[in-house]
Amino acid sequence: MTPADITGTSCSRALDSDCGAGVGKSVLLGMSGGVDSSVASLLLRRQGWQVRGLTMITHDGGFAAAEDARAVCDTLSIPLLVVDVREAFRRLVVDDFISAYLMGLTPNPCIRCNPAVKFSLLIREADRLGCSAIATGHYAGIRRNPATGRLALLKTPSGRKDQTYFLHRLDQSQLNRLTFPLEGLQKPAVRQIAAEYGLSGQDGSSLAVKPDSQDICFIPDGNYTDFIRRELLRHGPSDALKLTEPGKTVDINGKTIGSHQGLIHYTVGQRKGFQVRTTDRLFVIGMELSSNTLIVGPYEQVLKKQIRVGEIVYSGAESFKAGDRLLARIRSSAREMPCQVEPEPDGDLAVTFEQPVSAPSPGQSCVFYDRDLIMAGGIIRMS
RNA sequence: UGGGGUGUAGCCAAGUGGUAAGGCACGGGACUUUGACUCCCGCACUCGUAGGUUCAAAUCCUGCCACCCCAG
Repeated sequence: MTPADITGTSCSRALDSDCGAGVGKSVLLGMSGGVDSSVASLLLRRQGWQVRGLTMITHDGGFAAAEDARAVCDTLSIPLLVVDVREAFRRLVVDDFISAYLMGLTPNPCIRCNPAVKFSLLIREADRLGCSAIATGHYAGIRRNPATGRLALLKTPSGRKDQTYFLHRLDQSQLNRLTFPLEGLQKPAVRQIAAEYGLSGQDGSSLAVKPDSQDICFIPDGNYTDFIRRELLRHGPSDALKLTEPGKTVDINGKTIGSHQGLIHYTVGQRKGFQVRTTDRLFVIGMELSSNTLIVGPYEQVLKKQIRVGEIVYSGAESFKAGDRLLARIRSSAREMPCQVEPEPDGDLAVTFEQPVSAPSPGQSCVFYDRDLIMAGGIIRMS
């Protein structure tokens, strides 16, 4: 679809015509106030859907974005529902985020939020409002895996913006109601649509040039370590505070070669932020919580051929059997790498990569693809 | 005030006569709905200091200063 399809003289007719996938049906669209979900609302209407918007307030700083969503909905005459989910978000996402760091993990709060808060709220409200479908402005698609009949997220072709990694924990019932209007589009095209349609935020500024969201939404200044420390102090003294305080940095042989600022500042594979007496470029290869020690080493020591992945959510696959060959992505921006999986008795997966991968970080997600479909995904365990 | 050692960027540090490596930190940018990684660009007209030797000195010589160690 080109922008011309929804703008110009044919636009108004197309927007409210009764042809398209959504004719006679209503959809509840998650709207963040950003350009993606705003353009998604346009596209849904063009498909004939009766669109309702839902904006969720996840944290104290979330009200401004809601105003932008309101502005868009006013422009397009879309009814908008704003729901305050701060309590649930704190319980299901923020608390998990903090406790993960206190276990030496590197959590990905967006991945926890999607199934537990964002999409479960969309489903709940869609049911309440009588909407048959839900939608968001993510860059992703959904397909049924012919081999199993199960629904799976469809990855965007490589080189484009693909957000399936963040959505991999959605379950079948969530995928079953979901549609992604932005599937197949690229970001520049979406911005162009916003520009041509003149979408603007609450203050009148163009959504077409609104920056992408980034960083952790509930930590606007980006300083997550300060955030964790503040939260810990709020609950009074505790042993956990030790992890926010400086300690020693050692090499793989246990020899002390410097110091660090507090273990919550680090993640496996990180190369900066610790003070060490050396001329080499060193990376975090692990940490020891009990002694507040950071372990670092040269790049080779950060390469791993085997990892263990837990908390598996199966999508396109119903299960795996030993020796299944897949492609796995161990971070949002990484390429998928060929691997073999072997289910463990406890439900975890032992994963062996064909080639060593760089710095799999415990707490981050490992998502398994078969070609372009997500088969399953889970959380990387401590090695 | 006898002996030995060391002084190179905010920190660590290579360099022993030929025109200041590298790592951390720092600043700017790209990438990015997590944390990271990665990639660009910048960062000592100068090597404690004052002289000397040399076509050429961080490198050799001398004085001075500072710090460290060992002795009394």
